[in-house]
Amino acid sequence: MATPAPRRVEEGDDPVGPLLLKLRRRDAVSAREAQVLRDAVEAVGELPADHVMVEAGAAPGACTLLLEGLVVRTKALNGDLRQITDIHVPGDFVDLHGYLLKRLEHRIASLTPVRFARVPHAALTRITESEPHLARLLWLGTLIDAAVQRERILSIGRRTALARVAHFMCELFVRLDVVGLAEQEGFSLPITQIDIADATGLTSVHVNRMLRQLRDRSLLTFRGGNAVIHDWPGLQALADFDPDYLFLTPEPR
Amino acid sequence: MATPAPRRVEEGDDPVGPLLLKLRRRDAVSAREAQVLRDAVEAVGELPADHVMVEAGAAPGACTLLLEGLVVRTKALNGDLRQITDIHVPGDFVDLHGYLLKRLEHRIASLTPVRFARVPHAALTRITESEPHLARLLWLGTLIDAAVQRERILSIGRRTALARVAHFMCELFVRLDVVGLAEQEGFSLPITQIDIADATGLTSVHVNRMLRQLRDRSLLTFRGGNAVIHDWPGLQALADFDPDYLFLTPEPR
DNA sequence: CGTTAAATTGAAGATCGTCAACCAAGGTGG
DNA sequence: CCACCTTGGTTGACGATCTTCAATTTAACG
Repeated sequence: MATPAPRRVEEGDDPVGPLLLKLRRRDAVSAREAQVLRDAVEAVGELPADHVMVEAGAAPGACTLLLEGLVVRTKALNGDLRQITDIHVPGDFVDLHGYLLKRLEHRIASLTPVRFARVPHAALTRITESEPHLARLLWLGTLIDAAVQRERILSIGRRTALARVAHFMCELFVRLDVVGLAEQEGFSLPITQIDIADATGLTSVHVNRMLRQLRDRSLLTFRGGNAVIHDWPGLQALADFDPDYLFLTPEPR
Repeated sequence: MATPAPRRVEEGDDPVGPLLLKLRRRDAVSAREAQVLRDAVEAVGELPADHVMVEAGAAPGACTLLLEGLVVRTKALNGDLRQITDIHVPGDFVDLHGYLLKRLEHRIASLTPVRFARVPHAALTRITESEPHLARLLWLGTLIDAAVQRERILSIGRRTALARVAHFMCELFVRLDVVGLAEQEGFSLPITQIDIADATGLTSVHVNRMLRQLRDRSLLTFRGGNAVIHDWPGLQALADFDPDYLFLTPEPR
């Protein structure tokens, strides 16, 4: 299927809005720095769900800043076994790694319909050279990605299936909340149980049973792409969820 | 137990030797850059096996460059369940992440007796400001750490126990070989089966059985802290091991 | 409506964990 | 030098968790 041509960023919507929300939960970002980020965005594009955005092994010349929807990084075993290594929410740089790695060793794909911005590597180089504080903030983002990966390793390696699914939900709740995409009672999560299985290292059949247990225990209901949290402390306790590894400062400024 | 006082780096042994071996498998490093690295090293220390080097939550003021021995980063669940998220070989910066993250969300511990160098964060800042190419190489190292973590997520999430243990051995063989610590026939790996279990998300009992299978299949023998490779292509095939994710260029220069 | 992907449930089986016992090696103190 | 202790390795028996297979239901969509 053909990739829709990216269109110029139209006025009226700020492509770096979610990114700023996230960055400001880590450090102050000046108005000038925000403008530098805005200027770095070259084009905005859209893609339907389940589309490959960057193939494994490719060497893209620009980075992808996710604006709307969910994007995953995946690796495959043999061909049919898929593992989601990272899941990205709006405001995340999906492939900033690719800037220095040159070549990506994993696939990047849309999980839902997505809207995204392209930031050319040349623009990143300019930021590196003239905006050291901003550059550090962007790199910090990749280090936090790695911290999230470590928590995922712990989850898949040592948590029970039930706690694993619960932890997945806890993490997404907090991360979506940072960019204003969660309510007190829950959040929209338009993905399939197969996707959850690929992220947690389980089968979709078992994910289904674990979700039923979470529902039966009155902790969380996931249905029709919506997660409703019934008992947030209980869910956190079951999952052994501690948001420390997300490196969020208490309040925006 | 008291931590031995770090001693000044004595002449005659080059604390950045292994690091240079690794960096030069990724990009050229000039003699001047090598000297800048040497100058950044403040002190060399030693520690016995199974010692905590940086406690989770701590904010160290210097980074640790591993010179000899093996170091792990670990996270714990409840208290008794341990998961190794990363294993480091000589030449690795163990906690470069801590430079920007400020606080580490995981524990760093020695797996064997280790010798290491301390590089103060202030020295890293100087490198960032005056040696952009070298700085990029160091950051590239943290990005490759993340790539290794992703492969670990795939391993624990989707590989069978046997393939998982085999893959662990393949990775260490290649990584130790980069810094000259492997022979054609095998390598020294003075760790316990419990350690392997904590790295692969298994129990030590099951690791024992998987190691026996690898031996029975004439692929690899692990005994007394030594790994002997009997059939490298066969081991790679069983593990579905592809060293692409280590981002090594074919030959040093 | 008919078609397809996803969700759901049951039954059966495999993998891996738990429990328990025993062995081997190395260090310690008498 | 040798009992003793501790840690790790090894093996067997058993059981739990999770997967596989299969069938059915539900929902979305042209």
